[in-house]
Amino acid sequence: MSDKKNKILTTALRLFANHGYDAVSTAKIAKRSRVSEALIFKHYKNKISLLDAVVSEGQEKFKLKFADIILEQKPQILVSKYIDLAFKIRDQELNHWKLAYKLRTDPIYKVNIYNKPILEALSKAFKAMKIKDHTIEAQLLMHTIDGIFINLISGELKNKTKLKTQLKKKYKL
Amino acid sequence: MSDKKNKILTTALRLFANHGYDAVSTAKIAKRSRVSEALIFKHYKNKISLLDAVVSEGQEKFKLKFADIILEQKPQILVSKYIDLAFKIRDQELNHWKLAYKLRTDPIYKVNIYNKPILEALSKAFKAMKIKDHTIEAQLLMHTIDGIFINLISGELKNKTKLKTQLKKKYKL
Amino acid sequence: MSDKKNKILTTALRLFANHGYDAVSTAKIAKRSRVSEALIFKHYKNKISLLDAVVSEGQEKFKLKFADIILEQKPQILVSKYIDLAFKIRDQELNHWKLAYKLRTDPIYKVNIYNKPILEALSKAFKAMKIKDHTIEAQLLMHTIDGIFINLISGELKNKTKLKTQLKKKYKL
Amino acid sequence: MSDKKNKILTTALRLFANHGYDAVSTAKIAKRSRVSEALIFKHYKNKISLLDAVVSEGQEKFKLKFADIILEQKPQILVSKYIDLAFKIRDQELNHWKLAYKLRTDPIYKVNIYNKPILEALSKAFKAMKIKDHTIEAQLLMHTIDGIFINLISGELKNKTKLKTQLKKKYKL
DNA sequence: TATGAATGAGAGTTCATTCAT
DNA sequence: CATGAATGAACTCTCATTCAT
Repeated sequence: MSDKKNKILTTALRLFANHGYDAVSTAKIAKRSRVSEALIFKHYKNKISLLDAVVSEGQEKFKLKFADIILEQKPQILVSKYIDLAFKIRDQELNHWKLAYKLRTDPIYKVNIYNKPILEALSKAFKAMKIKDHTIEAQLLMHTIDGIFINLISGELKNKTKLKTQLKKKYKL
Repeated sequence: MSDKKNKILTTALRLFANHGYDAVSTAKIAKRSRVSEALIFKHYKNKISLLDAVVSEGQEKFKLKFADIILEQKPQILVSKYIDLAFKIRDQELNHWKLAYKLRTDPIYKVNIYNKPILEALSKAFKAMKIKDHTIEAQLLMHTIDGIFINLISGELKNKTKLKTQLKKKYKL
Repeated sequence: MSDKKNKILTTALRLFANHGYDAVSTAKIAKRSRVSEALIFKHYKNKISLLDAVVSEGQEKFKLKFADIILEQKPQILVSKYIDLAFKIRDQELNHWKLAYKLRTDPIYKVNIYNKPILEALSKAFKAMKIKDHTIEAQLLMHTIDGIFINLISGELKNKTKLKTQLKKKYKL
Repeated sequence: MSDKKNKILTTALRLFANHGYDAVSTAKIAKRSRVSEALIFKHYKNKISLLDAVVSEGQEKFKLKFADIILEQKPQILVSKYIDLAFKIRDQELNHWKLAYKLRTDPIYKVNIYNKPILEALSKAFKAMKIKDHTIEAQLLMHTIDGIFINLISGELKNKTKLKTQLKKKYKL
C-alpha cells in the first residue's frame, strides 16, 4: 500500500475511533493526512468504503488475537489469554477497539463476529476446569471483559493491575 | 410541556439513541415528529441543546433509580437491586440507556456521573457482607453490569434469567 | 407558485434550453435567479427534478397547442394550424421547444409523446382532402416541420414567410 | 494513428454522440477505451480538443459525401443522391450524424458548414428541372431531410422505404 | 507510448439555523 | 404556538488536468 494511502487509512481510523464516523468529514481526514480530499476518493470509492477498509484492517488484527486464544489447548492458559486481552492494548490497536465498540450498537456493522467462537472456547475451557455452569460462566466473563473494554476505551478504567489479578484469582489462574 | 415539544423530545431520543447525534439531522427529527423544523429551534436554542434536554431527561430518570440503590440500607438488597437494574429495562428507558452508552465513548459528554457514588455504595455493601477485596469486587461487578448493558443495548443479550441468577448466586443473594 | 420558485423555473428553462442540462450547474441557476443554491433544493428534490418540472411545464403548454390542432374539425384548417405551429413562436415558448429538441435524442426523456396523435390527425385530414398516400404524406409533413423547427431553434431559419406560403400552397390551403 | 489513440477517438465519438459532450467525463472515455486517463491528454491537449478531433473526423467523412452531391452534373441525379443521403447511414457514421445534430443546437459549434453549398446546388438543380420557386423548394427539401435525420437519429423513423419513394416521386425522380 | 498518483476547482446536495408571518 | 421561505457553510464526491516514471 502506497504511503499516502496508508496515511489516509490510519488518520481515518484515529478520527473515526475518537469522534465517530458521522462526526468526521472527508475534508478533515484529508487535511490531517496532508493529502487532497480527491485522493481519498481515488483510493476509496466513497466515505463508507474507507470505513470498511479501516474496519477490515481491524478485523484482520483481531482475527489473529482471537485465533491464538481459541486454538490454545490448555484451558487455564486459554482463559488467561482471554483475560489478558483487555489489559495489554495500546495506540493504533486501541483505536481499532474504540471503533469496534462504536460500531457495535450500529445494527449494520457486525463487528463482534468472534463472539460465538470465543464463547464456545471459553465454555469448553471452563468445563475442562470443572467449573460449574461453565456456559453461563463463560458468558459472564465475556460480559465482564466487555465492561472493562468500554471503560478502557473511554479512558476511565482504574486499577488495571488489581482488576486483572482479581479476575484471574476467581478462576485460580 | 406542550404536546409537540414532547413529541420532538421523544423522537430526538429515539433517533439519537439508535443512530447517534451526528447521524441525525434536525430535518429528520422534524419530519418524524411531524413538526416544522423551525419549531425545534423555537423550543431548543440549537441542536446541541436538544441533545442536552434529551440527556437531562434521562439523567432525571436514572437519578431515581440510582438513589434508590444508593440509599438502600441492607447491603444484600442494595447489591441485588443493582444487579436487577440491567435486567428490567424496556422501550423508552432502553433508548435512554442506548444514548448514554453512545455518549459514553464521546469524550465531551460526561454521562456516567453516577459511577462514583454507585461504586462507593457497592464497595460499602460488599464490605458489610464480608467480601474480600470489596472495592475491586465492586468495580468488577460494575464492569460486568456494563458489559451486560452493552449487549442488552445491541439486542444480543442471551440467557437473561440464567445470567441474573448466576450473578446473584456469586454473592449469595 | 411563489415568486422565487418561479424565477428558478424560468431561469432553469432558459439555461437548460440554450446550453443543455449537463452544461448548466445548479450554482449558475441560483446565481442567475438571484437566489441561494440551497433554495433550489428546497423547491426541487434534486437537479433532475428541476428539469422534470421545466419539461412538465412545457408539456402542459404543448398539450394545449396540440389539442387545438387535433380537435379541429375542418381538415384544411387542421393542416394549416399545424403548419402555423412552427412559424409563430417566441421567447419563453421558444425555449421550451429548444429544450424539447435537445432532450429528444436522449432516450430517457420521451418528449415527443404527441407525435402519434398528430400523425393520425394529419393523416385523417389528408384523407378527407383526397390527398393520395395520406399517411406517408402526413409523415413527410411532420418531418418537414421537424426540420424547420431545428433550424428555427438554432437561429438559422431563413425565409420564414416564403417557406410557410410555399408549404401551404402544396396543400392548397 | 496508433491503436489506442484510435480507440479513444471512436469511444469518444460514441459517447459524445449518445450522451452529449458535457455528460461524458474523460474518466469514462478512458475506462471504456481501456486506456489510462492520462493517455487521453497525451494525445489531445484537453477535452475540447478531443471533441474537435472527433468532429473533424466527421467533417472529413461528410465532405466526400457532399462533394459527390454538389459536383453531380445531372440535376435529377443530384437531387436523388441528396435524398438518398438520409436513407443509407449506419453505425459509426450514424454516430457522426448524431453528434453533428447534438452540436447543431449549440451556438458555439458550427457543424453545418455544408448547408450553403448544398442549398445552392439543390436550388440550381431544381431550376434546371423547371421546378417553380426553386430556391424555396430547395430549402424545403433540406428541412425535410433534416427532419428525417433527427427522427432517424433518435431511432424513431418509420416507413423508410415508402418515405424515400414518396419523396422522390414528388420530384419525378 | 503509457500509466498511477495526485490535485484544485467545482459539482450536486444537506446542514443547522434565522426570520417574517 | 407554529410554519414556510430562505440561506451560508459545509458535506460527499467528480471534474479535467498535471507530473514523475
